[in-house]
Amino acid sequence: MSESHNHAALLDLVRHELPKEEMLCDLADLFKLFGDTTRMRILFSLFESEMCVCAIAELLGMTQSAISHQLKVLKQSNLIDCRREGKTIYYFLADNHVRTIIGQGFDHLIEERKNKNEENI
Amino acid sequence: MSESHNHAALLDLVRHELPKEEMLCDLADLFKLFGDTTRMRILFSLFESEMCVCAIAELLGMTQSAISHQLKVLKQSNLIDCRREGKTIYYFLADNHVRTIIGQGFDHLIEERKNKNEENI
DNA sequence: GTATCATATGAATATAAGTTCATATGAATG
DNA sequence: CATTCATATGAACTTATATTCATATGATAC
Repeated sequence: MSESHNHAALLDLVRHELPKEEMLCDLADLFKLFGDTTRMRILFSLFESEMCVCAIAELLGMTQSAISHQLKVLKQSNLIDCRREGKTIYYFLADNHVRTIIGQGFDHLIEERKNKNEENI
Repeated sequence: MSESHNHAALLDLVRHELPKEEMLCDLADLFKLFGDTTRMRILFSLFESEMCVCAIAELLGMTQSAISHQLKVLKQSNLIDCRREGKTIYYFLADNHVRTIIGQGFDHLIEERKNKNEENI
């Protein structure tokens, strides 16, 4: 790293533009939520309709406990919310931002695949 | 789960709308990339300018090795690319989609904070 | 109150993932 | 061609995280 003094100016510049550590952690934590297939499948399910825990578990072929744990994570992050109806608890998307974010990821993959196909021609 | 038969219709409906397993994994893998503060900080750095490995390492106060490992992950996922100039290797964003996706996450956090502040009034 | 059903939760376990350390590669330079 | 500098890489270690299992909670119905 003997050249380190050479990029001092650039480093100062970039350092200034980096978001605060707290913001970076929050951002990473947000994306981490989408970085798991179980949570992703739960969210996609809730795109269609609110659902109770056991319905989600059955749909995804997983135990009620596993689903409950993940629902808790998603709820604590305010991506989903729930309402009670007797013994049953229905979960639903808290807002539409989730759709937008996942949609962007989706678009990226589609575009990437398009590019790869073109390369292979 | 004795009630399982009751949501059969809903389950069939939602099952139809769920993306294929492969797409779900790719999506989760994509978001996983953004779910780590080191990678997030690398990407934010590259938003400003292409950079060599040692500059990034110095900027983030991390070892060259740690940065190299993460750059490899990001490159394998086609989020970034690199070019060689003598001994130095410069990394840069592969496309602007990354900016868009992270931007969406950013917006979500901003909005969430706005909502929380309003609640506390 | 007791039984039952839906869900939540804590602890244990298993697996994934990030960093470090030592070392390898690969280009430039004398 | 030996040395130096920038980067890459494999293995070991460490920490985070997802699932399971057993059990708790909380609501309903009898």
